[in-house]
Formats: sequence, structure tokens, C-alpha cells
Amino acid sequence: MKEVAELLKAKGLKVTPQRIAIFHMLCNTVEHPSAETIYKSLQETHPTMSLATVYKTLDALKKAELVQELNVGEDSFRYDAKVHSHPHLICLSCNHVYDLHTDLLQDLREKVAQDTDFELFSEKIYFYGICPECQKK
Amino acid sequence: MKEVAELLKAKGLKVTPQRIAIFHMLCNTVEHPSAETIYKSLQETHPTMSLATVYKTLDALKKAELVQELNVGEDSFRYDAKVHSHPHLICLSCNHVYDLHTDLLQDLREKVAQDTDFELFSEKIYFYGICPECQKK
DNA sequence: TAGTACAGGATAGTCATTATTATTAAGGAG
DNA sequence: CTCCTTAATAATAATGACTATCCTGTACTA
Repeated sequence: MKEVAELLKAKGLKVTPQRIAIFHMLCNTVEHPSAETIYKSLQETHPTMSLATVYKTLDALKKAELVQELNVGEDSFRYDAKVHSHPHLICLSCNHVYDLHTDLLQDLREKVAQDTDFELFSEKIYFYGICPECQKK
Repeated sequence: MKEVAELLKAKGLKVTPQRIAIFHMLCNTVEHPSAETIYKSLQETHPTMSLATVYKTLDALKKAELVQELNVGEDSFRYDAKVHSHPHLICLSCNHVYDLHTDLLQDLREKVAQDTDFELFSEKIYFYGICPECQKK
């Protein structure tokens, strides 16, 4: 919990209970929640927190590069505290979003940059399919 | 123009002037337009066409797999008549979206499927950076 | 050519996100 | 530690992309 506050401060963000709660929650989940989901799951511990605060905090965290925004094709964004660029796997059955840790994409950005003369900063890579759990059903 | 109608019919879609216009426009652009953009650019030739028709047509084309929907992180979707899965390059300066034709990603889906035990159907890959044009400025 | 199912047009509704505004609290200076 | 300034929060209204509705019109089948 302490570290969370430190990270915020290190980025020049004012440290508030709301920001700590949201960032802490994102750091300790593997779920890639949406703003709405974050809001609901913090209702218990922070019942007075406004949904607008969640959005603004996520925006602040995003700009501070403490969080990345995922765009898996749903009607809302999801958020990931693992800010290092990595691909995601989306199960079309249970709608879970999983991190993919692989070195298959290691030099990809560099190679693409060479091929296209683009100056590349980041990439978003999403794979869509059925997760092992759902395949069993 | 004829082929466009044939493609629609082949997919069991009723052939209407509006659908022809929208699909034809998508087939002959490299711009990856949004629904709004499509609507505006067809105003001249089809002034009576409703925005709702654009949305409904795009939905029909998407379901018929004649078009793919892109989600580059803007507040609206873009559409691409090149339905074969291919990566896109987004210029953060001019906001243009470019197709990337490369074989760097050839066996990627297969490898990822093996690594993760997912059954994979598709992927979306976006690279973000500055295009050669904008770099000159 | 007539009938029917489905597409189009107009527009109201929905829902995620953003803007607004008054209030409150964080964090630095003294 | 207390005051002050600035920025964050809460509540809520507004925005804007997209969807639903509903009635009219038209593409296709026989």
C-alpha cells in the first residue's frame, strides 16, 4: 500500500485516498477491470467516491504512465497496471482478458519501424479466441 | 461497382443503393473511415441517406465478414474493407491509419495458440507512432 | 406483377465518458 | 503546526457515438 503512494508521488501526482485505492486495486488484480467495475468494487471501502473521480483518476494515471488503457472491442475501456507493452488474450466465451507473457514479439516493433519508416512508440496486440477453461465446457 | 453488388448478394444480403454506396466507398479508399466520415462523404451522392442506415449497413457488412471494424483507441470505430487480418499503423500526429503489409507476423497466431492453449480465431494489432510524412515537419 | 419480408429514414433513447461547479483536502511556506 | 493556494472530489448535467423504434418504402420470390 505504501509503495502505491510512493509511485504516485514520484510521478508528481497529488496523493489522495481515492487515487491510492484505485491504483492499489489495479496493481493487485489480474482482471483488467473497466472504470465501472473499479467503481463498483470500491463501493464497499469507499462508498462516497464518485464515478467521475474514477474516470479522472484513471486519466491521470494513464498520463503518468502508471496504467495503460485497453481497447479490446467492448463498449468500454479496461485498465491494466502492468504498463509494459504486452499482448492480451481475450476469451470470446467468458470475456476474460489475460496477459500474454511471451518473447515471440521481442523485436517486432523495431522490425516494423524499419519496414515502414514510422517512428514507433507503442503497440497494442489483442488475440481473440476461447480460453482453456471454456474449451472444456 | 457491379462486383460490389455481387459480393453483397453472395452473402445473402439484400442489395440496396445505400449498401452498394457504402461498401463501394469502403472498397475504394485507403482511409479507414468512421461511420460519421462515411456518412459525410456520401452526402453529395446520397443526400437522403440517414446516419442510422450507415450504422446498420456497417453492422450488416461486419456480420457478413465483408468489412472489419477497427478500434484504434479513438472515440469511434473505423472500418476496413480489407477483411484479411492485418496489422495497422496509427500516426499520432495526423491520426491517419495505414495498413501494414508484412510477413513478420506470419505464424504468430499459431505460436501464441501453442504457448497459451487458447483456441485463437483472430487478432488485432496496432502500432502507434509518427508516420514518415509527419516526421519531416 | 403482387405480396412479403426486410431495409431505409427520422428521431428518440441509451450509455460510457467528459465537463461543470461548488466544496473540500493535499502539501508547501512560514 | 497552521494558513494558503492549488488542485482533487462529489454530484450532476452535458456530450456524443451508437442503438432502438416505428412507420414507410422497396428488393426479391413466385
